[in-house]
Amino acid sequence: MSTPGRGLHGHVLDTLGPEITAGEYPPGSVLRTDELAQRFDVSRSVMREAVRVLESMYLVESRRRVGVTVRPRSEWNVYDPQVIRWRLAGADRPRQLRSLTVLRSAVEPVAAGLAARHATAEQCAELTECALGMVAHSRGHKLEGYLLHDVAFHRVVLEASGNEMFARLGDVVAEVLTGRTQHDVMFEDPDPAAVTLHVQVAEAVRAGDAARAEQLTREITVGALQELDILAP
Amino acid sequence: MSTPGRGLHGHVLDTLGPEITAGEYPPGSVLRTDELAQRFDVSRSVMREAVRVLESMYLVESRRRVGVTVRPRSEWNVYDPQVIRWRLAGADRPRQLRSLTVLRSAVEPVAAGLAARHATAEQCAELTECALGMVAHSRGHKLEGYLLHDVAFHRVVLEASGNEMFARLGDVVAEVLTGRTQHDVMFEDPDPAAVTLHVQVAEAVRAGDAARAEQLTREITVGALQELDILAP
DNA sequence: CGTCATCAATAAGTCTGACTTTTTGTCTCC
DNA sequence: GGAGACAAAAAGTCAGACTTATTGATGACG
Repeated sequence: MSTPGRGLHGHVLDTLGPEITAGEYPPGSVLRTDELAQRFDVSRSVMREAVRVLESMYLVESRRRVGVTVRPRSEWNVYDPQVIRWRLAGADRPRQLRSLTVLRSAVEPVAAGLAARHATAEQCAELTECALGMVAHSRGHKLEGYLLHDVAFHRVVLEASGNEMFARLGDVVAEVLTGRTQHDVMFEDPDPAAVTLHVQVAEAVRAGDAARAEQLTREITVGALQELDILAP
Repeated sequence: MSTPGRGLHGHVLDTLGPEITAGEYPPGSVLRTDELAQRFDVSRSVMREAVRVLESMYLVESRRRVGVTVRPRSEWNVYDPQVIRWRLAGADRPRQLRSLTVLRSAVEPVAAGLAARHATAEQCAELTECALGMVAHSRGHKLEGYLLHDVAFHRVVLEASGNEMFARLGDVVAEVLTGRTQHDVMFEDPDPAAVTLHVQVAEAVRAGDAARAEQLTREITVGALQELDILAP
């Protein structure tokens, strides 16, 4: 979606990254740069660059005389967009989708509350536009159009919160929403109640009602949790 | 704290990373690998590895015939532990501390609620132990001991939530708490009310009372926000 | 005078091969 | 059986030559 295999080392990462995150090499497995270089038919320099990137993601650890060892899952930098994409594309997909949805349920309500206090007039306009777009595509199997506005809606909320950490989760939420539409659930039209909630959130943000925006968004995320059978109290 | 300059490329990152995150090279600035290699007295291979790592953090972008350009702050991967550490150590410190505290206020209450449902007996024991340790060091300028137990407490909560994304924020919270003690506020003994809240959270988690654990933790994070003059509600 | 194609300069990208350094396993010797 | 010396192994580093893509300038043509 953003950085597809730029250069040879990128191509190596595109296949080695998914393999590691999918658990094909269990934690503790040892890889040797020379062998990897041969396998991908690249020079050692290129292979070393790829290993350095994997190392900065805490996926592997390179040590002299030993080789490149795969780290346990608990040490991976699970916030790296690339790692998230790899896991969403592989065997770890369900687990990744669940943990991301729980993260959403924590962050988005607070972000919506902040958005109600900090959103600019322009952002409020965008928000209502997105909500109306969702309404317009909520019936008649227009899932693509609906998804587009849904993603834009949540991205604007996170952006309008004024918090850089929240804003950077826009891509993650987009990935979750897209994945949900494409693979798992959502064969029919979206839940009308959810659509209404989005419209109401837009209204609350416009009105500067932080508590209401937070509460409404919490209801939205509860719905997302329920879709994945994650029982929140 | 975790990966100090391993190898030459690590040493380069240790000085170049902070410079970039501190804004010494404004967005759009162009660096050339050859010049950088000369400056740090390393070979181009090593310099290229360092650039690749910076690229995977979305701090810079390397393009042919142009050079290595610094990306705008809005594109940085602000969840990378290394980036967080660099920013906390430099001019961006106040901004970083604020956004992290807001993130805590969103995540920790939800994590505490989940911990009440999923914590093992062992984790409950650790939690009460930490809380008691905080009580024991809450008077008489024992800030170091207090901090130690405070950090451990929040780490256990995030771990016990059972969500990998939450668990990975343990280091971040540790960094925030440590920074708060060392630099900014907290010259005197900690607020007794906060200490009590921690004890009560440990009790609620042990009792499996998710709603109570969440609410109490929310009060703790509100206190953290107030310390930084971030007016929530 | 403006637009488009051509071309050369430039800086990153790649490869190769030799050498260094650290770590670890082993083998001896006490 | 333990301590120290030694050798092998793999990553780390460096230097130099070459390739490739991009861009900015130059010039031709409308």
